[in-house]
Amino acid sequence: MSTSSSSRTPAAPPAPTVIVVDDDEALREALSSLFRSVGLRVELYGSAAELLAAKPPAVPRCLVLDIRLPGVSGLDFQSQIASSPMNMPIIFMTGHGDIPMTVRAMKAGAVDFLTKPFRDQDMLDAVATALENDRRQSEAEKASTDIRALYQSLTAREKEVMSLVTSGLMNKQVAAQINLSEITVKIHRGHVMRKMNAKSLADLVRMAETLGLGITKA
Amino acid sequence: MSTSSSSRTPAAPPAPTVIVVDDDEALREALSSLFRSVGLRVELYGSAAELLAAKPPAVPRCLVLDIRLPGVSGLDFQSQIASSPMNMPIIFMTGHGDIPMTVRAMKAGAVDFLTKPFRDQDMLDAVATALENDRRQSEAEKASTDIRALYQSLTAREKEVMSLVTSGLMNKQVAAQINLSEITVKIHRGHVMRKMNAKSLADLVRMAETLGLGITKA
DNA sequence: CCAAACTTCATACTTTGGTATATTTCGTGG
DNA sequence: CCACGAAATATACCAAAGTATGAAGTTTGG
Repeated sequence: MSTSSSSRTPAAPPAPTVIVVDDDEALREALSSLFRSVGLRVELYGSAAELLAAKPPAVPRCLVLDIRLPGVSGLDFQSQIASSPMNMPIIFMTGHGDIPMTVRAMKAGAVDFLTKPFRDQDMLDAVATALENDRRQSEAEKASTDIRALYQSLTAREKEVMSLVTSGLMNKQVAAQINLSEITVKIHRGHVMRKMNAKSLADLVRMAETLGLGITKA
Repeated sequence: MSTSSSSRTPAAPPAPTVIVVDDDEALREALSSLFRSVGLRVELYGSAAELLAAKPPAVPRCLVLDIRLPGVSGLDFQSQIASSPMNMPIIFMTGHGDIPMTVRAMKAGAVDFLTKPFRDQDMLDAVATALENDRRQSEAEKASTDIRALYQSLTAREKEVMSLVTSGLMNKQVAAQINLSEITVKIHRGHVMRKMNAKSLADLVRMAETLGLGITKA
């Protein structure tokens, strides 16, 4: 067993994980050995279905899979996973792939596309890049999600005022725009600042940017 | 004031251009015909050197080239062009390419990688995507460049004040931070607003974002 | 060396921004 | 029915931002 002596600390070490999906057990074991040799956690699956049944590991993580899988095609699996909470960077391996396949995979965001046999170092480099991408992506996503949650706690009026205020209008201009008195705008504005947990207008403007506010023209 | 009104058209027609580089004249002509048939401008070159000697056309434009070129490799040419003012989206064609080559090209940002023979529609789709990318990219770049120019017109003090103000500090806090009186900060701040042509603080904050201010390490 | 630009600060004043305290209206859900 | 939150508004007041005028020391390029 030899599980680590980690306790339930709030700031747990990230533990980067590589998920390998391949129907060739020998290759799975070889990759597992390779990844573990550089200190990475590894999960092995023989098919896409097995992976989907499991629960996704914590970030950072990435997927290493063969284009040719039992059941689903690797490319179909890629688009399938991209629009799921399992979404993570993918590195493809192939024994007999072709160029159109490669192009499609790369266009869909694959980190790399390695032809067997590949050099260990190439795989490790690809995995390092993938894990770093996943870390960044997940970080940005979390920040965005948090802000979006705060934003949803605003009332319709407050959202409206936030949009106009962060677009650079003065309180009196906002008031004129939506036919309110200036004092009412001030109150809504105050509520927005508190609810959004913004410490300054600059803060609020940045949040509005993240939310994509102001670009709501139709 | 001798010229009439027709000569001063601020919104000139974009005229999308496709630049084809291939040593096979027959293919060049075929592509030229294809692109012109859908209303695109076309420039033809037999080698990378010829293209580099010419002056880049106005946006939107894109490059269609064979991986195997006389002289330079298509991939080398790609990285060469990426770090030049000629930078534009690239679509590769290949008669006998391999997967590692494809991966390298796509990683370096190629829009597509077509194997000969390809369908006309595939090429046209790729070109349409490339032109749209170029338009967006060039638009974003121009906005960024303009703001950067304004920013460079600021004095050292003004840049400093802008950074602190857009990070959300009040004038008095900025003053304390850099050991000035509040009134002096107000003056610098006013100069910043005028020089940056910002109509509001929200405006200035967005410019600071574009400039990457606030992430000033070391 | 001198003019021009940069930097600093003060005083005085106006405009915005922000908060607090009330009051009124309206609609929803217990 | 009533409590409660949302919305709107007013009055009053204080804090912060912005502008104008004046002035003096420092840098810098021609």
